[in-house]
Amino acid sequence: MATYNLATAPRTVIEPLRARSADQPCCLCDTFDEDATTHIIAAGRELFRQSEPSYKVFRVRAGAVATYRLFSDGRRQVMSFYLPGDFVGMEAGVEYGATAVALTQATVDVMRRSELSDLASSDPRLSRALWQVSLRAFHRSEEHALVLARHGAVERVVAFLVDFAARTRAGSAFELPMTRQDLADYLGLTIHTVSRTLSQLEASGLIEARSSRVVRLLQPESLEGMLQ
Amino acid sequence: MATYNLATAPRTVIEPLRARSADQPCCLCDTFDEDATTHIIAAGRELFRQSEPSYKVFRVRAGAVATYRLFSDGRRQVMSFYLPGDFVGMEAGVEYGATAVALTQATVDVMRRSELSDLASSDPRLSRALWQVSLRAFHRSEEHALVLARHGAVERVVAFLVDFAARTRAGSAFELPMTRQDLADYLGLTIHTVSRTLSQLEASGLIEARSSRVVRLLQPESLEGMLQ
DNA sequence: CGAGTAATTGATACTCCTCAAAATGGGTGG
DNA sequence: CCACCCATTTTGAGGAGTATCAATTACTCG
Repeated sequence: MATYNLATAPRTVIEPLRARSADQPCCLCDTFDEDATTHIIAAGRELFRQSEPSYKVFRVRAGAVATYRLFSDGRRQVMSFYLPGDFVGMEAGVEYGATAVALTQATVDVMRRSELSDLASSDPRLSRALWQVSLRAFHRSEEHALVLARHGAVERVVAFLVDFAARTRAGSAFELPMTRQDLADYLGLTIHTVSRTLSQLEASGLIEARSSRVVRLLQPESLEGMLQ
Repeated sequence: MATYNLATAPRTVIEPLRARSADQPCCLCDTFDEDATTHIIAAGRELFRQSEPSYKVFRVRAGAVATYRLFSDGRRQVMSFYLPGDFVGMEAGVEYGATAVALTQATVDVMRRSELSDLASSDPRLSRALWQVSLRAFHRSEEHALVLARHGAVERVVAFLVDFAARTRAGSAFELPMTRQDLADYLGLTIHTVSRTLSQLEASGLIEARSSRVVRLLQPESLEGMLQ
């Protein structure tokens, strides 16, 4: 436990997990609801590190988590963002393939991988649910690859905004849990280009940025039209 | 069957599937060995198209297959290359997420998805094997995303060459089954940049290009050093 | 051997990264 | 409550690298 840098926060009131749970396989959600232990993790703390043995699996209940890998030249590639309802560390092999860090203070449910594995071996529905989570991770990764394959900073940023808006479902306006640097490392750009692109989108009247973390899509249909 | 453009080639002698089968879950291989029907597909023919219902799953026995998606502006993104021993179409939902095309004449084993699903429902080992195939697809997709995230044409091309050499295991020299255009669409570059980069790598003494399709890695350790 | 495709190579323009600096915002201490 | 500091974000100018346009060369197949 100590090796995972889980903040030993007091067990305050845990927010119920409403958002996005309908997306996930229900019997896996039930398993987490019953058997997982809940932790509160401070912003910036790591859930696990790349190449560590993957003993634990997580579900985000509140806040946001990101996974990333480091290159030898110091560059960082953010692989995925996780929002409430998402499972983290589920598609790892014997070792985690990336490092997971809390972008904001986050509430997560934790289970031992072996426990989940044991339950799945006697429950075909749970086994199937684990498969579906992997399939979902695959599709996310393919979409990410499609974003990274796009030429042009505007297309990449817009692709992210549209995807993120769809995930949060908080109307057209939403709050970004990540810094510009996180965004840049996710999109394969620099923070300068991300910042410039967002300013450019605002000047074009396509988005509104109330603050650097709060974005509103003013013309969602135009934005989506720029993509597929 | 007709809708899949499977070439109605005569059932000539089918090459045994030696290469890379050790990588794959054995009980899934056994299932294909027993229950699949074998087809020979001409180069350029499609196995399936994006958004079609995913009735069939494939295993490549000989030749090479690529999957791709099209953007509205006509650009094409190659999602993955498949070599002998690889399964194609396995991670699809109710519809295929991409179009699959034979890059060369290919020999493929075909099964109905429903048949595989039925067998898996009564065989936990097979069910687990399907999961492992999805996990493998996920890891492939993540590696692809990492390649696309790399700045610099040289890094992308080298990353592809190193990865492909590891997959073929044909010593340091191997034949590329895809065109420069396929490669460019996989790497998010133009054919001009890919061609220039390969010429540049050859001029640097890092690779040898006996023909445009045959590549030999002269300094594999240097090439790998350029990446991670 | 000839036609059509694929691949290579050159010149130019444009985009994004790099280096640099200013501005904004949040938090702490006086 | 205000002033200060630090981190984050924004903006600017210049340069490196790739896309684009164009043309030539190499290759494959009939």
